[in-house]
Amino acid sequence: MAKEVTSRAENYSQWYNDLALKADLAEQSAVRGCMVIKPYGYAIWEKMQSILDGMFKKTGVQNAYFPLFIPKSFFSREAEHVAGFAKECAVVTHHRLKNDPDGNGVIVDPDARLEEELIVRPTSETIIWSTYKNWVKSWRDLPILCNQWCNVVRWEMRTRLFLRTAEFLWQEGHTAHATAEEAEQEAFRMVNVYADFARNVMALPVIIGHKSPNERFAGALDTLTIEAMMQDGKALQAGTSHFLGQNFAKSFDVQYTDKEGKQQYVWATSWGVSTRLMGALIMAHGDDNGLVLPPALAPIQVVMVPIFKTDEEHAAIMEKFDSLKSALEALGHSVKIDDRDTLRPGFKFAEWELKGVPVRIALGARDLASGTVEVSRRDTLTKETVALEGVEQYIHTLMDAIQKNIYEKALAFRTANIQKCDSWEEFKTEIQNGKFLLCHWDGTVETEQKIKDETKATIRCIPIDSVVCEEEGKDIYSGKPSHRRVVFAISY
RNA sequence: CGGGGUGUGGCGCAGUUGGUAGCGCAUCUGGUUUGGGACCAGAGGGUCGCAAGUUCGAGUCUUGUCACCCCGACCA
Repeated sequence: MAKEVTSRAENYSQWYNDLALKADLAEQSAVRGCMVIKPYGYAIWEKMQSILDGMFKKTGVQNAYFPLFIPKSFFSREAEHVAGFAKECAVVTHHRLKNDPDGNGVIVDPDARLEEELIVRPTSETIIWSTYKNWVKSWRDLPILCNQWCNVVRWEMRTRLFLRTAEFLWQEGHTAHATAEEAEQEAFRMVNVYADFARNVMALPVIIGHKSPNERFAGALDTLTIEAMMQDGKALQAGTSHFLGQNFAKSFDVQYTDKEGKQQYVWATSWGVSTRLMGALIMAHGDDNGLVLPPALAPIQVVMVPIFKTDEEHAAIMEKFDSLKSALEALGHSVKIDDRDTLRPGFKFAEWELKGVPVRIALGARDLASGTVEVSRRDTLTKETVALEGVEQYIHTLMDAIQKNIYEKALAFRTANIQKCDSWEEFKTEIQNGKFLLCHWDGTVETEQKIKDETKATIRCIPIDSVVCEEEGKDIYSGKPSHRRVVFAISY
């Protein structure tokens, strides 16, 4: 069992990796670039899923499922889209194995070559739009609002646990609308759902904005994003929502008959968040003692640790714990009693801290005598001795305070590391210090590219929320006129 | 795909001028412990990434090869 997490200051990347592994969220799999999500990590992902799913359904979205395999020919339909993904696709060429005639295990049966290769989906736009063609005939069939929870594969050169794995879990929503306005509204609506989820469930402050043309999704007319700041000052794109215009409708010939009897191409959006959110959770809130989970996502919100010497003490403590557990569960909290008798209390404290459990309750002989419990907060690492009588209400209130505090702490960190910048010299040093810089930009791809080449910084977004940016000025690099500031940062 | 690094019990590592493999953690057994990651005693576990070569002898030297990690380019 791990004893400590490497300090963040030394090597953030190493710190992050250690934490993800030691908190028991995931491990490297035997397959290059792929990970095993362990039960504790998956429990957090499941909570994310169920909360997001509920939010989607409130807006009329329905879940569906489309195939993992996409015929290669589908990819030739949308030129820009395919260019964006071509370099990272896994391809299925055969459908059968056979025993090696030379006795070396099994080989791919050369006779089982597929007539048309199948691509393992890197995203499902193509297969879904080829299906939507059959679903859309009339204006009465619109809008189509579908989401699927699935895995996708992108054969990345370099991988990082949760942040960039060859296979990852996500949800992808794909909608079809009669008008451009409606589709654009949908894209905005979803990015706001994501921001709501990030802020209120993940306790993660995010900036909503447009991607610059350079950073847009392959095939999109507009990409909306939520950008979060990690504790090393780098930006993480936490979710995206795309207005796809009629590109996919035209490529896959999805037309409907409007009220005047005319054929019209539909307008599309797509939007998604992935297990990268797990990485965001780790990097935004974790500390040197381990994970810090916001109560809204913690699979275990309260852990109870008994401290005893004799069987009599143990029995008395368990009685208190059992009734407190019921009381807390009645208030909607998930509770675990850590009754393992092979481990000492100190070990358990450290272990549950590593796993980020928001509240810990310890009860020993001293407390039995005085009718109290010791309540510890994971977010502040503080302890208080509280009367056992009615402690469930205290904890119920505390849980909201913890959720709020984790958000406030992350927001304070971001506020301290985001600043306006109008000098190119200052830009070059501050961007390396892990700052988000609000700068004027002339709106050209050339300038953005030059800044990226010189500093590795990219435009994370053109904000439409969280930070005020509408003002006249001059481009930080080219000096040309600009009407608003954009967010520059180095990103994951 | 370019640059750098590492491969030795489950994990983390040591191994000198070549001499037949060791430490910490973990595991198992017994006992004492239990309010912040316990201690003592004992035990099990490795053809040193793989393949050739040099040598009486290779974890160590040579060549080849494979895998993984880090930094770039690419991305949710």
